[in-house]
Amino acid sequence: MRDGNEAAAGAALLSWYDAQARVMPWRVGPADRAAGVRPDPYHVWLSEVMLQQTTVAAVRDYFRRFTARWPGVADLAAAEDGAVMAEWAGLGYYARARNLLKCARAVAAAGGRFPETAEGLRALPGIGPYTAAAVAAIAFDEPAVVVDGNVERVVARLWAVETPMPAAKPALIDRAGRLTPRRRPGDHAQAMMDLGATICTPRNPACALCPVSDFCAAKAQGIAAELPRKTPKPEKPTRFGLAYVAFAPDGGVLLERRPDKGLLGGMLGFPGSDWAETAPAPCPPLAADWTPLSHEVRHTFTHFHLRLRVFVAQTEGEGFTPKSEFSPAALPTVMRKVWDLAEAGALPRRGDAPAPRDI
DNA sequence: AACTCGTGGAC
DNA sequence: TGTCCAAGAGT
Repeated sequence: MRDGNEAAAGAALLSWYDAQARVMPWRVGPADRAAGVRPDPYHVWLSEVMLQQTTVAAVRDYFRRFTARWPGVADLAAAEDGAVMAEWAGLGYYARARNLLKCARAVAAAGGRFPETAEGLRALPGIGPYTAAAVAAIAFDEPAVVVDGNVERVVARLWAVETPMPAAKPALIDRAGRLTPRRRPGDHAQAMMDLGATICTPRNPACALCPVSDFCAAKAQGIAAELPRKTPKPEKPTRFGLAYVAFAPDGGVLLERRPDKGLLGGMLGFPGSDWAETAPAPCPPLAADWTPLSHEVRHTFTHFHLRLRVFVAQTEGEGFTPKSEFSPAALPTVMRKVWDLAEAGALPRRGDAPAPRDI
């Protein structure tokens, strides 16, 4: 990209965007947009929070379920914590769900309308620089500079920024700002992100299909696929833990709500040991005849691998969750894997078929 | 300023 | 298989 070409590149990008038909349930279609229909700020905010570090494909059904169950921010604000956490189960990064509720309640308490500027939005729980800018641009037409991972990559290539991440961030924000138009900033932001998601991809970018390839310095130098450069990540350690699944005669299950802070905070799970890099000591939640299962649960989090030994027992006790109130879908994925294994292991089985990989 | 925090898909 | 990666925020 050369100085002075920003407007031309931006126009090419927008016309490409207008020709796309990427259907997402939170977007206002081209016809409605042309008729002056604005996106619902609640929908924009909800989708942007769900999309933090999460793919469009993963978000789509969650967004539909949330909006069907809680059509407006006031409905969400009035929801019970457990209901929201259960609806979020499986989507990951559960602090987002806790902050989503805090934010909804703050907005509802302030009259039910979202702040209409990036600065105002930024003060709400769970809304950082990216989300504040995205909501302000898409819902309120503010020419805010929207910078996510896609934009960083697109901009790093357009200007052939070779500084490794994250040191390059300030320079990339500066470039993204030069490219942000005063008209249709929301569409511009979405166009940049769509371009990054579909054409200017991390590996094998489809430069032949790119609407701004003529402006791209990295393409001209033949280094598009190498940018943005980043420093190598440290290897993930493996941690070990124990999980105990107790079944009551009536089908009840022993579950616990995890503390609000930390890993899987606020979510349901099975009692068990801490997860450490050394072998955990047995710590059954109650006295019973615990049977160890032959397979273990494997799961990988952002920064460590986990291997869980699972124990099952048929027993009785206090505090079991009744069968009618338990849904495996309300569990975070690692706990759902424990459940799947325990449920199969608690049944008599022929032979000993190996469990699927990573379970 | 690093570190923590999930998950599923693409290669 | 494992690694990388995604529309980041909070601490």
